Amino acid sequence: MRIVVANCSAVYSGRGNTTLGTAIRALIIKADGSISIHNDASNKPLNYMKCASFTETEEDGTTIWTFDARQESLRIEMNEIFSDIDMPLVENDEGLVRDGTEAHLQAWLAEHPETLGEGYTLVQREFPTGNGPVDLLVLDEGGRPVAVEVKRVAMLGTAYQVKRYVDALKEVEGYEGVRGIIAALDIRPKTLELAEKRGIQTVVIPDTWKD
Amino acid sequence: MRIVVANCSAVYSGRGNTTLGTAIRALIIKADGSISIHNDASNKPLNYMKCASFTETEEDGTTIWTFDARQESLRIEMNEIFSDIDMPLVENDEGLVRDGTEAHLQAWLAEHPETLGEGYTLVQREFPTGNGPVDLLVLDEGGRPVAVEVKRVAMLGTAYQVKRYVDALKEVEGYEGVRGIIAALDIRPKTLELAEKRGIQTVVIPDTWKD
DNA sequence: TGGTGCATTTCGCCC
DNA sequence: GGGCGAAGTGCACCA
Repeated sequence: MRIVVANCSAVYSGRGNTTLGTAIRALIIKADGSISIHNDASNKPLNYMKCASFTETEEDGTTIWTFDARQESLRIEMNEIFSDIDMPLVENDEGLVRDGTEAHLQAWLAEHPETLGEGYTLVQREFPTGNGPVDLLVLDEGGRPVAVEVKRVAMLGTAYQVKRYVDALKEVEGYEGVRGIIAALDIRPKTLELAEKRGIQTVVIPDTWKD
Repeated sequence: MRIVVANCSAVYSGRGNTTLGTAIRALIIKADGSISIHNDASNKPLNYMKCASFTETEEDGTTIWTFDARQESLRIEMNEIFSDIDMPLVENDEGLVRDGTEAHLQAWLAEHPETLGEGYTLVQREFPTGNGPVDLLVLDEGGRPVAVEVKRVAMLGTAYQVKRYVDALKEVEGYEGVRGIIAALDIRPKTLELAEKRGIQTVVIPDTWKD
């Protein structure tokens, strides 16, 4: 990993187009060719590119660093370099392990369908509806089918999504009476409103779900 | 900006939960308190947090760095530090200037409504529909209203979005005959299919639009 | 401050 | 490899 602190300006052209005025910034160049330009705030780089081929040229006495990739390029005017260190990181990194994702929530609800209502039982995860798969298909206490969309945070789009699934399932023989449920850790107020108006039930999963 | 290269492991708990095994990584700590943990690949950090309050403690002879924020914390076991540099970046950064964004596309189409169809004229940008504002409201060659959703890349959700706007507008007096158009640099095949099926017109904006 | 939608989104999974 | 949806999404804008 090479870290360069320099006074520079930059122009990116590719998926979008951006320009960066002259200032002192840190450039981080990684072993896989990734380049990112950082200022002294926020975790996100100002500019970035990956798997670039690097060339250094000279124009009117100014050093130009050019990073190229398929359909993308980043051109940096290096006005003055204050620091340039190169530090190899031994690559034995197992990588990040995530927990508490939507997939975990879905798996947990599949194991605990009674969270959705007493007597509820699981039929299938990722049940095809004809309008995309719904997270869970369950049966309520009376054996009626219910389509369940699981979210960490449910917003307006979630309610429309459930409606699409329910509408598609109603066309299938034996599913005419299907209902929809949104199950989420956080359901936004406007989404609660809309869901109620559309006859979609909502279930807030307690933060203690994994205990 | 402080850059530390160290053999470390980390546990994050907050919006989600993640763990990071032991490896040599670069920690970047910025002036605003942002901390990010990087390996030698990809522009994205393995772990990150912002506006953290920092504390250093000792446990069983191991140095522990803890970054806390409201409802979030990142705990890093610092096994061995190989490098630790602190380099102030003078903050005179004007920031990133974007071009070719969706907002630019929308503005350009507002100036060139004939791109959507001969004789088309602009009524208003960000026209309220009762179901959120639609990017453009235009009139076609016959003076009939058309709701236009502008995207860089249009996917399935875009078609449903247009449908919601059109449905809402149809309820408004004088807009009963409103149609919908998706105008985008890239419209995905499945989205083209769905749009056609729902009677939504599609317009691919040429890459040369800004010329 | 919360709601809403874009992003050079990036990333991962499934077909 | 393309399509599609989630993300510890971040971020800006608006009410």
